[in-house]
Parts: sequence; C-alpha cells; structure tokens
Amino acid sequence: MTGRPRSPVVDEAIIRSTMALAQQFGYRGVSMEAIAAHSGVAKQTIYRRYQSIGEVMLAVLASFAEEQLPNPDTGSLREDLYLLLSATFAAQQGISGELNRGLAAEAVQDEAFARKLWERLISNRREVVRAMIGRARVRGEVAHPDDEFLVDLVFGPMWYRLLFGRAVLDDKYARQLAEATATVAAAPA
Amino acid sequence: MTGRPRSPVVDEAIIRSTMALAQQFGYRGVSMEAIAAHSGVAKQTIYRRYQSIGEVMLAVLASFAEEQLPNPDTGSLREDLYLLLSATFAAQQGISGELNRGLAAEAVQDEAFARKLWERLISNRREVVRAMIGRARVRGEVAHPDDEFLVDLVFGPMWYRLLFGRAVLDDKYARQLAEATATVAAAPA
Amino acid sequence: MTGRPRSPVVDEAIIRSTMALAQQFGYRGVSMEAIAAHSGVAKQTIYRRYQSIGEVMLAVLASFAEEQLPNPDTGSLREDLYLLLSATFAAQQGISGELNRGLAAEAVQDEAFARKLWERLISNRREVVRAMIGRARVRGEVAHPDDEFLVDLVFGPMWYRLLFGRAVLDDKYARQLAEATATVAAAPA
Amino acid sequence: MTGRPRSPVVDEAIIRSTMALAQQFGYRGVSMEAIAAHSGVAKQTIYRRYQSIGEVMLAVLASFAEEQLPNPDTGSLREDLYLLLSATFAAQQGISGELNRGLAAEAVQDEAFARKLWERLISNRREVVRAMIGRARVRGEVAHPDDEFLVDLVFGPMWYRLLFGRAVLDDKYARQLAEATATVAAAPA
DNA sequence: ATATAATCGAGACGGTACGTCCCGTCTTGCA
DNA sequence: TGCAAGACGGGACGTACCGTCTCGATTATAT
Repeated sequence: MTGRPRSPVVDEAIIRSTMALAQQFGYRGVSMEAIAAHSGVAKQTIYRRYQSIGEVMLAVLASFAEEQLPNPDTGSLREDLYLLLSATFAAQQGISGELNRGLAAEAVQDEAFARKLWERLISNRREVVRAMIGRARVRGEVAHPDDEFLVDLVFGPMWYRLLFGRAVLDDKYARQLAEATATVAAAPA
Repeated sequence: MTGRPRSPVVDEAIIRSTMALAQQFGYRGVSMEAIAAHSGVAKQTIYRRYQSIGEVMLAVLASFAEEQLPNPDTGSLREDLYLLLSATFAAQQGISGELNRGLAAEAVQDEAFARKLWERLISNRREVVRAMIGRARVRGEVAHPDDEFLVDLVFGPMWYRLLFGRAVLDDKYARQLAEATATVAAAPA
Repeated sequence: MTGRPRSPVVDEAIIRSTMALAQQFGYRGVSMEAIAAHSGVAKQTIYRRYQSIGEVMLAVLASFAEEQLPNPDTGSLREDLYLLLSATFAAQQGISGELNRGLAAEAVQDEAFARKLWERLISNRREVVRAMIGRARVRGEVAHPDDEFLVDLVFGPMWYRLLFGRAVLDDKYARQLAEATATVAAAPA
Repeated sequence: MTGRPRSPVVDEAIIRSTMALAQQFGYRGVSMEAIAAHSGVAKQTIYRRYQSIGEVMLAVLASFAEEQLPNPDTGSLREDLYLLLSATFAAQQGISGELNRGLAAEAVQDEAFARKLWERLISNRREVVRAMIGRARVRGEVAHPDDEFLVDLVFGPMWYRLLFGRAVLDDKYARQLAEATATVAAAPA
C-alpha cells in the first residue's frame, strides 16, 4: 500500500541543480530538461514532485532557510518596515532575485501557479507586515483604515523594480519606502 | 535598393490577430506561429517588423489610440493622480491587461526587452506623473525631494496586482493610491 | 530457503488480464505496465515469472487447453493435414490470432525470444506434421525426401497471411494448402 | 503558395543514416531519435516525410535500385521461379533482410502500415510471380486454378524463415520451393 | 512459537523514445 | 524588396514503458 518512499537525495539533487542552473544561465536556462540532465534525475521523477519549473523554484526559495524573514519590533513602524525591507532587498540580490523574477514570469502565465505562489511565499511576507501594522495601530501610529492597501504600498514598488530590472533595490530605497508607508499609515483616510 | 514597400494591410493584420489571440487564448496563446497562422501573414514578414512577440504586443498597445493617457491638470495633485490612475486601471481590463501581463513576463525574462519596454511604454507613463508632480511642486503641494520615488509609488502597486492577478484594479484602489501618493508628496523627507 | 510460495491466483490474474487487454486493445495494448495496472499485480511479480511480454503471451497461448492440437490419423496425408490446418486456422481467430501476431513481432525483433518461441510453440506444431508425414511415408504416400521442407510448406503461408493481415485463414485455404502439400510430398524430388 | 521545397539532401541523409543504424545496431537500434541524431536532421523534418520508422525503412528498401526484381522468362515456370527466388533470397542477406524483418514487425502492429507495405513492396513481388504463372499457363504448364494461392506458396515459406530467423534462405531452398510450386501448379485442383 | 525467507502490492527511480510545439532562419516563386 | 508558403535545425515539452529498486505487509516452512 505504501510503495517505495520518495528519496530525499533526489529532492536535494533537484534543488541544487536548479540553483546551479539559475546562477549560471539565469532563469531562462532553467528547464525541466536541463534540471534532469544536470542532476541525473529522470524527468518523470521531477514531474512526480512538481508540476512546473515554477514550482521547483518555489521549493528552492523555500529551502533558503524558510525565508529567514526578520520580524523586528522596535516600537516604531517606520523602523520595523525599514529593517524588514532592508533585509528583503538584500535577499533579492543574486540567485534569489533571479528566482523571484522567474516566479513572477510563471505566475503571470499561470493563474493556478499564481495562487500557489501567493499562498506559499507572498502571503507570508504580507503577514509579517500586517502584524507590524497591527502593533503600530495599537500604539496609535496608524490612522489609515486599510491594512491591505498599506501592505501593497510596501511590496508594490519592490516588484515593480524587480520586474523591469531598471533600478536597484538598495538601502536608501528601503528607507524611503518605510518612511512613505509610515507616513501614509499615520494620515487619516 | 528601394523595392516593394511594406504593406500597411499586413501591419494591421498582425495587430488584429495578436489582439484576437490574446483575447481568446490569453497571452500564452500569442506566439509568432499562432499570429502567422491566424493572420495569414508569413512568419518572416512579422520578424521583419518585430524582434519578438513582446514587441508585437507593445505595438498593439501603442495602437490603442496612442495610449489615450489623460494628463489632467485640475490644480490638485491628488485629483490629477486619481484621474490618471482611474483611466489607467480601466484600460487594464480586457485585452490590454492581458497584453500588459504578457509584457511583464517578457521583460522579466529578457533584460534587453525590459529596456525597450521601459523606453516605449513605462517612461511615457512616468513622464506624465512626473509632470503632474512638477506642476504640484510649483503650487507648493510637494515637499518630498525625490520625484522618481513618488512615481514608483504610483505605479508599483498596479504592477504588483497585475502580476499576481490577485486583486482587482478598481476605482477605489485608484483613489486610495492617489491619496496616499499625494500624502507622501506633501510630507517633507 | 523455502519462503512463501508463488500464488496461483496471481498466475491466473496475469493470464486473464493479458487476454483481456489483447482482446480490447490489440496486442499493442499489452505492455507490462498495462498488465500490472489491469490485473492489480505488481510489475515485479510479473517479471518474477516472465522475462518479457512475449513470454506472457506464450503462457497465455499455452493455457489455451494446452494447444488443443488435433493429431488426426485418417490414413490420408491430405486429410490429416486438412484437419490439422482447419483447426489451427480456426484457433487463429480472435485473441489467439492477436497473440500470435504479437509473438511474431516479438520474435522478429529479438533473436533469443525467437528461439524460445520456436522451442515452445512452433516446434510442437511442426512435430505433429512431421509425424503425419512419417505415417504417410510408411504408407507410401511420400516421395519427397525433405520433411522439413514439407513442414515449411504447411506453415509458411499461414504466417505469411497472419503477418500482413491481408487475407483470411479460412477453411478453403486449409483445404488448398493440405492438397498442395500432399501433392508435393507425393512427387519425387 | 509554393514554399521552400523539400531538400533532397535531407532525404538522402535520412536514408543513409537509417541504413547505417540498421547495419550497426539492428532493427531495434533504428528509432526516430537515433536517425535524427545520426543524420543531423531534425525529428520534425523526418516526421514531415514519414509517419513511422517503418515508412522510413520502406523508403530505404525502395531506394535499393527499386528492388531490382529479376523477371526471367526461360520458358519454364520452375526455372523462372528459381531464378526469382534465388535473387530474392540473396537480397535478404545483410541489411536488406534486417529491414524486411523490421517491416514485418511494423506491419504486424499497424494495420494501416501493413496496407502500405503490401502496396509498395509485397504486391510488386507478387505481380512478378503472377506474370510468370500467367505465361506458364499459356504454355500449358499450369492446371491449378488459383494464382493467388500459388503466389502464397512462393513467398510464404520465405517470410516464415525470415520471421523466426531459424533457417537459412539458401540456393537449395530456392530450388526446392520453385520445384514444389511448379509441381502444385501443374497438378489439377 | 518463532525465526527465516520468499512473495506480493505499491510505487519510486534512471532511462529512452515518443510525437508535438514553437523558435528563428532559410529558400522557393510570385507581385 | 515584400510577401505567402513552408522547409529546416534546434530545443523543450509532457507522456509512456522499460526493467530495477526499495518499502511494508503476508504467508509459508524449518527450527
């Protein structure tokens, strides 16, 4: 009834190869075929776990220490947001950024995958911000009634820049964005 | 050296077919092969005009009344932004939104195309907002020193939502965003 | 050393499923995978008994009443051959024919299997004819010196027709073939 | 309206590679994938001309000087048949035999292909024999009423032996078969 | 009764080939 | 030179079977 269990060795091989390929050849160089060839894992075996390269990349991102999202509580929304954004932006450098862009591409093409991405990655990040805002609201720092909107304000510009690869996600930008969001939060609707 | 001139009939056929395909099958159904088959135009002929499907989609968007971007000047930044965003969001419904998502996917995977997209579409939109802010600054409504950041604030959330197809781009959202941006603009750095 | 004995229930399940699949989907529908799925028997379990689908098909044919080969002795080679061929042809209708064609395909592609097929199926059939000829020779009906050749004459045309599915193997053909073989047998080299 | 014509260079490359592969690795070593890899021709390009490896092999056989079937007219059916069979058997040695076996395998699996094979290869060979018998009938050498049956008698044993790879197709066998067929032809039904 | 040992179902696994899709380039003949 | 038609090499897709493997659960005999 049980059958042979899936090998964790294989799991890891897939993840490692995907990372290596993304690093070497960028998101475009990551295909099922390439992962299979690079990892020595049969295509079928990959498809048994993931339905698309996007899902593989999700797994890769998830393997990054479970997204070591900081959740600072400094007593200031501005400061909390800055610390989160600063760390988040830093994580977007290198492969992680490459993978994030890949995920965006996948999401835009596939409704079902978009939902999965949202649930497994985006919503976690949003939850952290939502919590920050909640704490700030208790402290009386927040007058704006719509938390979801504020969260959009925090992450929207990041994806915008990630999308067009136009401008950097640096520390200064993190500070500006934290500042702006805190300002909007403080202002009454 | 001169030879036969390019047929405008062909130009139009390509645009029309691309629109039709995007509408029927989503932007995934838009491939060079599909456009050629649907329009009766030879692939070569399409390649003679455009380097990628992304460029075709750009052309289609451009053909929409030359991006009927409103550039209101109501004397209030909040109001100007609202009118612009409201119109922009409305335009994202239907094919136009589909095409925009296609462009995002293309850009995210192709640095060179991302630049092209920026120059031909994004920067125009940004210029409009920049002008609004400039006028508002003259009126004394703007204290924030960084125009580019403010523009990011205007468009970032839109692409964020477009990207994940999660939430709608409705009138309420336009108002919230205009409001928030005006608030940030008014606040000193 | 002894362990659990092989289950005859499983044996039968394999045979039944193979027959069912051959009947429904033709012999192309008979694969190890399909037999396993249809019968609920594990692939490994099938491989424990048979080395190839060909062998399974052989087993199925063997299970048909141990090849109810008639071995008539009417005192006339012509009549003996006719009765044998008539029965043999009749057996080629339905699944049995399908399986025979499958065996042919397998044999043609696999030297080793061809030998096995020969030993377990073909040589038996030939032996029967060889015996008929022997008896006829005693009676003085046979002048032709080469028994093997005569046997080829009996079975060659059958496989030829089976192979190309072109013409039927009916009673008239059995009579013609018996007649012809008897004639050749009677004639001196 | 015309499009680029199919390249005869490609045609030849496919044929040559198929022959080479059949020679080196036998019929089993001939796959679409292998032909494509060996010839440097894209799979799609092969599929554009042929629907299966079987059809490729038919083309290969056809390329062998259009089956240089001898059609001797010696004034004796026995002699005519012997000369034809002798040449035919000789042609079955080497690749040609390998390909013939491959064709048989394909035919047995695919009704449609079986018809194609019959029309393009088998029926030609039969026609030659039919003509011989016709001439012999005029000369009064033939009493047997069924030409088709006689033709089966000529080719059946050859395929039988080809099928099981059991016995050789040598000159002696050609003589025996010619002899036997002539005998049957001469005998009245 | 309790090892010992093979069987069995389930299903993972590396592999090979399948047939299809689209890419971007090319070669025709006609306009 | 433009253009429709369509061939071409290339690369990836997702699927089907192959034959082997590892599980846990049985089911016998041999202690």
